[in-house]
Amino acid sequence: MKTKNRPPRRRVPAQDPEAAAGERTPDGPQQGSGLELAKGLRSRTVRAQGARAEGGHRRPGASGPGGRRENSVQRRLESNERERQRMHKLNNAFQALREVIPHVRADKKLSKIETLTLAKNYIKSLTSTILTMSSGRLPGLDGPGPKLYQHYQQQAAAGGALGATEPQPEGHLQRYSTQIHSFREGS
DNA sequence: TAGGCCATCTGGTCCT
DNA sequence: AGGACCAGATGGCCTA
Repeated sequence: MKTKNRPPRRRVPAQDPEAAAGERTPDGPQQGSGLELAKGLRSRTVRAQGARAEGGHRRPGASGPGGRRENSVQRRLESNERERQRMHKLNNAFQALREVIPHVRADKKLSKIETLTLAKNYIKSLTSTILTMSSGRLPGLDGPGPKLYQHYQQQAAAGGALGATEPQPEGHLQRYSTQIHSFREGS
């Protein structure tokens, strides 16, 4: 995996949505390309693209009275800003997650996919640790052990987070440990 | 230079 | 109706 330790980039937001859209193909993004089929698009995406194709090339506000056009441009700019804010919040959440996941070589920033994958396996390893520690309790005594174990069994039976096809609990810690090294040491 | 990662724009859909 | 959510497209930056 490549290293990523660059400062956050800030792209200049397009001032004119019309101009920004002008570089795109008039019919919208990659209609019916093989790439889309290969990716297995959701029905929602297929509907969206169909609508774009049927609707022709005109985008809302592209014609008509100037006031309406300006309105639509203004709404687009506001929408863009909201989307930016939403993505910033999402990135903040990613950063918060990075900060609570132990990983080697902390000078390198984890990518989003690395963060999610490590987080998933970290949770699994913690779960297995808790289960291991609680399994020493005598059955029938009060405490988290039996309930935790029952919960684990239910999850496994339902094919949940710790599904039946997953390794045994003690395997999660080993896998997590292996993974944090493989992520950071050149795989 | 290719490939990975990312930010941003965009328009359709969902939700309140 | 308006905002949130989502995913495709695009282009920039960086590293190997």
